Amino acid sequence: MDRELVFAALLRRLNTVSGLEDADIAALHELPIAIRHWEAGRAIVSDGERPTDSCLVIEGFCIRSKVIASGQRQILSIHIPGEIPDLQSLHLHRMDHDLITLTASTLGFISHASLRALTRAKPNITEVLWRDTLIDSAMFREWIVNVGQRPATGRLAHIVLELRRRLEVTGRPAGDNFEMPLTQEQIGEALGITPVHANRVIKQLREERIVDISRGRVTVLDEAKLGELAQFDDRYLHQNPSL
Amino acid sequence: MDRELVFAALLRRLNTVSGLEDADIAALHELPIAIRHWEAGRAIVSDGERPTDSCLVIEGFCIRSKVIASGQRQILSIHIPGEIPDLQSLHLHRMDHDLITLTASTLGFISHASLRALTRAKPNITEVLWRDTLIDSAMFREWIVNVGQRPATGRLAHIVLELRRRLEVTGRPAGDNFEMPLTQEQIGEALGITPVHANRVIKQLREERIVDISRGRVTVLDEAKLGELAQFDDRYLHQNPSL
DNA sequence: CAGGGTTCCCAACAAACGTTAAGGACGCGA
DNA sequence: TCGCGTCCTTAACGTTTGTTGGGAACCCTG
Repeated sequence: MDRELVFAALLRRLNTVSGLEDADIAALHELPIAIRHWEAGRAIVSDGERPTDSCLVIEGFCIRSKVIASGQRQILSIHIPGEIPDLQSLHLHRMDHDLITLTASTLGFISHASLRALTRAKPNITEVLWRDTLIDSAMFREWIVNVGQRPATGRLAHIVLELRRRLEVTGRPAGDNFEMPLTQEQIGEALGITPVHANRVIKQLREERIVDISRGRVTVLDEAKLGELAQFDDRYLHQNPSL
Repeated sequence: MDRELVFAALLRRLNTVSGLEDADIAALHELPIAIRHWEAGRAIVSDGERPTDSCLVIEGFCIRSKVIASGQRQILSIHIPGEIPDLQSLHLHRMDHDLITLTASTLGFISHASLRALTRAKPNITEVLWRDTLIDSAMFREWIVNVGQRPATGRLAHIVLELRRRLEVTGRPAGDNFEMPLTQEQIGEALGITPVHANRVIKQLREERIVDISRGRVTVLDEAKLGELAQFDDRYLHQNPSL
């Protein structure tokens, strides 16, 4: 894995979050990043742990989730290359949820020590990273709305469109057909429904020729109907730093 | 309203978030805060706006919420004195949700300009404020779990216990009887259910003598059963900065 | 204290979603 | 290629939640 490619992915993401000066980019470039490979379905950090690093997703998909006492799991977010899903652990020392790979992944670990040193030295970088965690927060807000207010079909449509929108910005082609490597059980955990009902909803959207979700891929069949179902408005993603 | 009291409330909250040095406290003390009174049920900032200040809740209750195209509203969080509900607008310039008073409130407005100057000068304060927004994020995660995984009775129980736990830390007595000034319609909007169903659930918990919620107040009747219903674990609130 | 608005309360019925159970498709390794 | 495990699929039935519509209690103001 070429270190420059890793750096480019990080930079593209952070530049999406906000503008950076040359000196800041140079400083980011000096960050030590330990690259490691992870199998699918393995915990990167678990609830209750005190991680010493935050991790950049270089390749693959990850999710964050919480398990409640009764054993049920809620998926909180889906993460794609270029994102730093557990940046929050820099200042929230004990994990309150799990971070897990969905597919085999390449991860870049950045120590909290080096991140802290960098943010102490470079206020611009602090603001960019802070802003990144605030966007994370905005996505959680929308996820609450999704689970709380939309019917199951709308929830699924919304998650599909959010993922596509975010994939687009990373420079990956995400047209009518793209990767969403969740099993139906995991889709249920993301939407707050049972796997049986997830299957019903997927089946319905397939039969109505709105969207086809199978074998970890999404095929959009009817853009207009999908948009209507999802009521998707990407403002909450704050993808344009200048506004 | 005594300026020192306002400052004390802010400090208690931030000290709960993390430790501060004397120089930092002195710098915070210099922050200009414009105190204003707000009626109940009025927007402080609305979705789409670009606020120039963040606001400290001094007295009263506020909520954050989002309205979707179909007109339904989802309440995202409840805020109590000492908190800064829209700190995120410091770096997320356009609001993606509403901030509204629940009761008549006293608010302290702090300009983004002065906050930015302060965070540029004092890395400790930056970290404390950043951490505050990260706790906000952690609470959203738990809210997702609440709405996504728990049955309606459990959701209500959880919100009640969360609010009580947070009130306790502000130094307010919040024993078996405390204020929760939400109408049943608003409780429904917080839990992702209809007002009719909210009424059913409240009635059920009252009849089972677990908790009585009426006229904006909560009376805990059976601590043990309430705790079992809510499965409340306050770790996600990150109330102890040292861990 | 009269009136009007808001909030609360409830019943009957409809729709969405959960539970249980079971069979089939698919992919992977022996 | 067979066997095994995971994932998908479906049906029947039960429970939770939504909808509609209405009436009672409460509160504020005139």
